[in-house]
Amino acid sequence: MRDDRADAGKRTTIYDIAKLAETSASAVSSILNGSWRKRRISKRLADKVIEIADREGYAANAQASLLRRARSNIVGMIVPKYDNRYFGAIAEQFEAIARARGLFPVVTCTQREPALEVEAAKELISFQAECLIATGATDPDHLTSLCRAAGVRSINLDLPGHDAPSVISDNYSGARDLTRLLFDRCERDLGFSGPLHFVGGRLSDHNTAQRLRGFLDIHRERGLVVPDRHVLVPGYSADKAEEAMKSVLANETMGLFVNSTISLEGVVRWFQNRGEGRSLGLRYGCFDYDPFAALLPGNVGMVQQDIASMLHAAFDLIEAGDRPTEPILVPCLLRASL
Amino acid sequence: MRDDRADAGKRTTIYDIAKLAETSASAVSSILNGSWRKRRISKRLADKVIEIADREGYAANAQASLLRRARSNIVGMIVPKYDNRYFGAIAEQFEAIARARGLFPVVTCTQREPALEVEAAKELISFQAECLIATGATDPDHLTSLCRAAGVRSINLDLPGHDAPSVISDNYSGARDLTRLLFDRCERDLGFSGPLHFVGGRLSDHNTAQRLRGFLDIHRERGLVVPDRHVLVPGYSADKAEEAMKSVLANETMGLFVNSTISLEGVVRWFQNRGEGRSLGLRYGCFDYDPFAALLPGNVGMVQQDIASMLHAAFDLIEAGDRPTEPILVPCLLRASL
DNA sequence: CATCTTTGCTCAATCGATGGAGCAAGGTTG
DNA sequence: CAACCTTGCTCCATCGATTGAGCAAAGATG
Repeated sequence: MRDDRADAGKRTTIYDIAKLAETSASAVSSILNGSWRKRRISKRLADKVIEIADREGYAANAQASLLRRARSNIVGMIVPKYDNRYFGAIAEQFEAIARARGLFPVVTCTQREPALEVEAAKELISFQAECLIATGATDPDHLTSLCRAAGVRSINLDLPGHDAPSVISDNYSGARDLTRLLFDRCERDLGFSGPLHFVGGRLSDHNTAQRLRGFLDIHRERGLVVPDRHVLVPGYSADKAEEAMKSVLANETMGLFVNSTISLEGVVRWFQNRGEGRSLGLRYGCFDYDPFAALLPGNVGMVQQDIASMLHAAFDLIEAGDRPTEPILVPCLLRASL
Repeated sequence: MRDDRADAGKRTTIYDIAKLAETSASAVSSILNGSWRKRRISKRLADKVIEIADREGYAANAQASLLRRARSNIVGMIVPKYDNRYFGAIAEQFEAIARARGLFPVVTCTQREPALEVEAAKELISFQAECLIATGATDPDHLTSLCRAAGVRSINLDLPGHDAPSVISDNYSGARDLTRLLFDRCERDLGFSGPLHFVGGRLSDHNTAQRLRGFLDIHRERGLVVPDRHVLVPGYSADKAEEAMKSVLANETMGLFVNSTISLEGVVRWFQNRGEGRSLGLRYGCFDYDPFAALLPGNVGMVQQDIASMLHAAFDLIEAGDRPTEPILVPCLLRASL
């Protein structure tokens, strides 16, 4: 007879179980959601109902339950991509932390498309998310305003917004550290100490701007001027980075500050195609971590963002309520190669 | 006054909008869900209601809507990890394809923990998912039986189950291709043609078994016997692979068939720590693709699974209805290095 | 002008779970 | 044994959107 249900496409409800257990739907409901002690239901009835529910493969209808309840415990997250170690790790840890805090995580990926971002945010609001964490959004303030209109809390992760609390990496300090390391290794390995190159990202992007500022400040401290042609910021994509690198002199000895592993894919393709042997006249570092990229020849080190700390800070903000705060800065870890 | 709502934590409903537009809730509902033409609502009223809904930042309550509707259009996916290019790409493309087919994707990540897998499956069933696609699950048949009890369709991706339709990579052929390439490159670059090593995965895992079978068959075709100590299958994790490699002779010339990029991380750590200079007395290939790993020295090639085809096959299965079928085999692409 | 059709809307039941209010039976107290 | 408490339930309104049924007014038809 369970087959009949399946055929009819109907799922077992508390009413079905109530009938089978010869009791009321409200007793079943309270037994199955754990509130039966408060409601003075006997253990005998509880055991019976649980046994029947198990046997029937009962699964509560979350829609009905959430409709009635005050809180949904749903927290939404918007990420641009998954197929990248950084965002993959963010999504994964977001889910783990949310579950550990008794919340229900829903992550969605928006391909850096503004229209998809907006659509995804609306969907999450429709699903009664209590909070939306956005990372890598193209227009965070738009998402914030959508959330605000619906009374949904919102938080920006690793990108600063004006209207919602933000948690961001300390891009400036991380960039200074990486730039210093690059100078060090170019000197040590190549005897080179001229101005470095900066590749990837776009200037309108806050993170890129801060990283470039750190990069330039270290040059200034060393009395070096960075020529304009050393700053290549055509966007993040691998293809654009590869294309941009073609403007660089073919066999120049140099040091590259690569802004994100996505751009690094393009850069690595470019120098592999230069057909150099093992004698790489080139050192590079990258703001972003990938375990395989870290082992590539010529890589002097990578800046790893502290994802766990950023997420915990974000969840703390959720719990604290959202009085507007200054962006929270989280330090990065520089992982230098040998 | 919208602030009052927000303060009260109440979201705008069709009843609020009906009051503002001086019409009924059912008119508002049909206007906002697009069925107003069928219900002969005038364009004048529709425009007015849409304008008000926009102004009030209305977002339909998906819970209420789904509770009433017959179909949810939700498709769920369970992946073990996101922080890995393979599963990241699966999750990302799953979302894209689902949206393109007018479905609502919900992905969740279960850390290869059986208990979390079961919990996640129950949650997705509660959310009225119409279908669940599981990949990398530790116990796919258990998930299938949960789904069956709830009348939810289920499909196994890249792992074969007994009770639900499966779509899997052609692991055997892919493994044969990769083994052949390894022999070729070991001969060409190292003058080595002895039996290769197989590293990573576990024998109880279907994919590992198929890949090992392909690996062994190519050896057999060449009249080579693979010593037992050449088959290292301690699980997938990087740490276990690294540990297992320590049993291998320190400076042996060899060729490694690495089963997944996760294991490859351990293998690469191992041989980097051997402190070899550029003169790598070692060639390896990997069943799984990662763009940075593909560029590491010593890597002769990677087998890339055809994620898009696998997902399309899975969605076609969903639409076809789930008469039990033979597992669908999807060929892999061998990406050889130079 | 009586009848029928079309237009444009409203009413009310419904989806499944929840929880406050209330009720009957049995036990306790003075 | 009357008044009260405790135990163990049930009843029913409710959450917000959907949709079949139905109704009034305007227009068309003979």
